This record gives sequence, C-alpha cells and structure tokens, in this order.
Amino acid sequence: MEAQNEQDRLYDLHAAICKTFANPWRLRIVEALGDGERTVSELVELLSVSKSNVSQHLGIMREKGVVDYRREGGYVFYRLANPKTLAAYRLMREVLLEQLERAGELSRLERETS
Amino acid sequence: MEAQNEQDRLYDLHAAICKTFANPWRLRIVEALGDGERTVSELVELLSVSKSNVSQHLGIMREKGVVDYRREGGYVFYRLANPKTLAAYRLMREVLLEQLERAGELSRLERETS
DNA sequence: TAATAAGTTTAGAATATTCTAAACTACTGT
DNA sequence: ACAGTAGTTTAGAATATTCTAAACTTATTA
Repeated sequence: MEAQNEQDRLYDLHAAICKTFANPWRLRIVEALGDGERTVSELVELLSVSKSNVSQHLGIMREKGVVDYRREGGYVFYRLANPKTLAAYRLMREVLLEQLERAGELSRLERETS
Repeated sequence: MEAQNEQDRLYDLHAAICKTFANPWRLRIVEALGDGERTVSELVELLSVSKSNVSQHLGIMREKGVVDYRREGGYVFYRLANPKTLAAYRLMREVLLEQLERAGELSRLERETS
C-alpha cells in the first residue's frame, strides 16, 4: 500500500466497483437482481453454478457495497444496493450491442463491395 | 475455450468490455477522452505514467472496441468509440459517491447515538 | 439434541492482469 | 539516408482472480 491523495483513492474505489462487473457470472447476478431480491439458492439454480462459487461472487459484490442482503428464516436474500447499478449494467450492454451491430454492418459492407 | 451459446458469448463480451473499466488508469483515460480526442503523449503527461504503459492500456481498450484512433502526422489520436461509455463511467462514479455518502451518514449516526 | 438445508469460508492450483525495461516500428524533418 | 520523436510490442516477474473441493457455520425441523 502506498500514500494516496483523495483523487487516487476515488479512482481506486471506482475501479473496484467496476471489477464487480468484470465477470460474466456476476453480470448474470446483477441482471437477476434487477428484477428484485433473490436468495442464494435461487441464484444457484438460475446460473447453474456451484453454491460456494455463487456465494463467493456475492461476497465480492457485498464487499464493494454493490449488493445488500438480509437473512430471513433459512434464507439469505440479496438485492442491488443502488438501482443505478442496473442502469450502468444496461448502458454497457447497449454499448456492446451497438458495437456488434456496427461490426455486422462493416462486414456486410465489405461483402457488398468485394 | 469451450462450446458456447449466443447468450454465454454476450455475457463474456459484456464482461470483457467492463474489464476495461476495472483499472484506475483506464478510468482516468476514459475521463480524459470524455473531453474529446487526445494523443498518447497528452495522456502520458496527464496521467504521469510511462508511455509504454499508457499504450498498453490503450491497446486493451482498442481490442475491446472501447476506443478508436486515427493517425495524423507524428501523432496518434484516441477517442471513445461510443459516448455511452462515458455515460456508464459517470453512472458508476455516482454509484460510488452515493455509497460513500451513505457510509458517511452511517458513521455520523453511529457517533451521534453512541 | 440430532439431522438436514442454506450459506460461507478456506486452501490451493490454474489462469489472467499489471508493471518495468528493452527492443522494435512509423513517421517527420534535414 | 540519418537522427529524432511518437508509439507499439515483447518478455518476464509480481500480483490478483477464478474455480473446485472440503470444512465450517447458522438456522430449521423432527
């Protein structure tokens, strides 16, 4: 760890939150939680990934404050801590889709002019 | 590499784009390019990071289609490929700031009720 | 209280990311 | 053609991420 000013710290925290999105399983979790609360077991079933692994991914998101949770009965319910997280997720998905669309157009143009 | 359906591929690509944001230097680059085109040298000066390192970070963003570039004279100008990228960057920054604010409120409450 | 279901944590191997330093390429101006 | 500036690529060591398997904790119910 090294000395850091406030700005550096903000960029590091910002990157840490973005890391949460940098994994396809965690993106699926964000999307699933976009509909509302889900228990760990529901996510396990939805994603077809081991319980320990889902719990680890949730742990990463919990640590960064991206998700909150509550215990009720035998279950732990997770939810997105901030609805803007879902909005950012969707924006990035749009960026991707527009990118793929543009690439598709390009390859169509290439075929047509060859 | 393993067999993949279309959905899996989209989540992988989505995560790959998000990885671009998962580093404080690349976030600074996104922000700098939010104002418009910048040459590599300008970014090197702005970030106080080695030229080779800035170029590597730009290479990662180029590969994912997050930035475009053009050569003019002796310089290479980089720009964000999609303005939504900047919007997503800003949303995530808001998520972070609201999180810090909420944490600040919590610690204030804790002090007041102790 | 024992058995079970739900979830978390730990350990460790495989893989990916990051940074520095050095070599390399591309263009400009003389 | 040569020197200089701008930028990229490669190699490799240090660090971080990811996944599986097993151990553990917490609450529920018989």
